[in-house]
Amino acid sequence: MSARLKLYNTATREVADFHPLKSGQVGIYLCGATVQAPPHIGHVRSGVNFDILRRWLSASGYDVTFIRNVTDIDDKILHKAVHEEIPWWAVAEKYERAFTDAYRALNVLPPTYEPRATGHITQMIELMELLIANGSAYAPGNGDVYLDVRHLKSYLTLSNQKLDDLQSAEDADLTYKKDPRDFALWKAAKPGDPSWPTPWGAGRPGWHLECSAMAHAYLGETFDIHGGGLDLIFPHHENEIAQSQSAGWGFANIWMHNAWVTASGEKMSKSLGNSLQVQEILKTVRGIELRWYLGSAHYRSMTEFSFEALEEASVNFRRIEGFLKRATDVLGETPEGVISSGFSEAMNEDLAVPTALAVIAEIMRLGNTALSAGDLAGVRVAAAEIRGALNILGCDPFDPIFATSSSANAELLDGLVALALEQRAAARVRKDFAAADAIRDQIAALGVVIEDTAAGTRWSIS
RNA sequence: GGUCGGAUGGCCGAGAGGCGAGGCUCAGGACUGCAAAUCCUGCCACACGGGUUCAAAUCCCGUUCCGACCUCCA
Repeated sequence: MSARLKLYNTATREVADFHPLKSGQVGIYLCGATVQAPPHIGHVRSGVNFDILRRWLSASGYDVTFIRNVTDIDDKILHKAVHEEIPWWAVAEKYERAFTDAYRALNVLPPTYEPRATGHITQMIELMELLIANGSAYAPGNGDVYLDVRHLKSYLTLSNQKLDDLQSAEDADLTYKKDPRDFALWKAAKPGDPSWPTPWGAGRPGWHLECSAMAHAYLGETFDIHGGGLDLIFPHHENEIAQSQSAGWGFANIWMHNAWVTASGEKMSKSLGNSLQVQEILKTVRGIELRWYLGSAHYRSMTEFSFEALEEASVNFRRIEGFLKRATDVLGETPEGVISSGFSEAMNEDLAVPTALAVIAEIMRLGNTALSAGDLAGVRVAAAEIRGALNILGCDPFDPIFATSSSANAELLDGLVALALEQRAAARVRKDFAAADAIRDQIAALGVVIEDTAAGTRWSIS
């Protein structure tokens, strides 16, 4: 089934059949976080979108090597260190943990490897040596190392811009740069800044170098997919391409970019003050619900965040979850997930999750009908297909990562609710509906919702 | 100035020449002691103006509005 996957490639601006470099294997490099602030939902949308890609590739039979980096040294981290009066590495560690926590809360699988920029200085120096040796980069003697953007003819092909159309930075200092658009591979150390020794003096990495060095280290000169947010196309990805291709590497075959989460129509950013931190949102919905919401729009579509839309998505998800739980009760077990043909077709079409959700809705309708008809075989098929779909979307409610309570008090709770339900059942038998309803209202006030079904009374915690 | 997106029903959100995606909300019905859950029915949308076509949300021309990037960005 893997042969039919189609993906959109930002470089060619079209959807095309996916052909891995090596049969049965896929190498993906995803630009992860620059750990200088807590993650907002835009950051984790990227994580969720590419996690779905990864899960789908795996389910399609590929052996996936998924590299997601951590950029743990950059200007903002250093600024923050000064501002917060703690070492830069403590800033990086603190926010890296915040990202890890957010990813875990949303069931984003840990990458195959998560390299940090500062752990790859050696590879960066080797790359710079190569680039200087072949004339595509230069060290003007001030401790900086720049890439000569005019040296690579294909510069800016990803963003389809012309070098001369770029508005050049007003503060470009041409004392050392040959061209104002030449960018720093390496920055000379300033007093108080962390630095590493190099043949050109002590300094620290520029922003783009780490991704070229790390992608090369773990995925080789040419690999299948490079991903990131839309806003990384320029300059970050263009500069990665410039560095890597100047080194003679093929670099990424396919470029995939996720769109933003917007707020009031605008891209989320800290400068606008409209960013919504993951930890804040998780006070209003469960991680699985936030993931469902973030994953439900197509990855290339902007999604406008609102608490109303989030709540709507949660309601939708709880219906699906409710079906799976009822099916599990009736079947006595949760069927293993299977991939339905409709779901597979949708996902193969450049990860058409919205279409896949329509498929899930249809399966659920059939499943619910089977449930009322007592058609256990039908229930089993529907539950298995839904579970298979939810697994790919990372929203399987039976995934242990989403397990809520430790079962220490579960038995006690079971017993107490059973006691209340027995009382209510007795009241209903003697047609004392006032008493029965009073019991229902009382436990509802405590958060226990009950449903009378043909098979008896079910309860769940709201 | 250059480059790139977007505007779809009360709301969210797909689609990309015909055969009404789907979800949420709402209204009605079935079921039910009543709820809840579920199922059924209903609510015929594509920014605006032209054009092409037997047929346009979809293609073409023009217009309006919104957003992104142009060296901090997921």
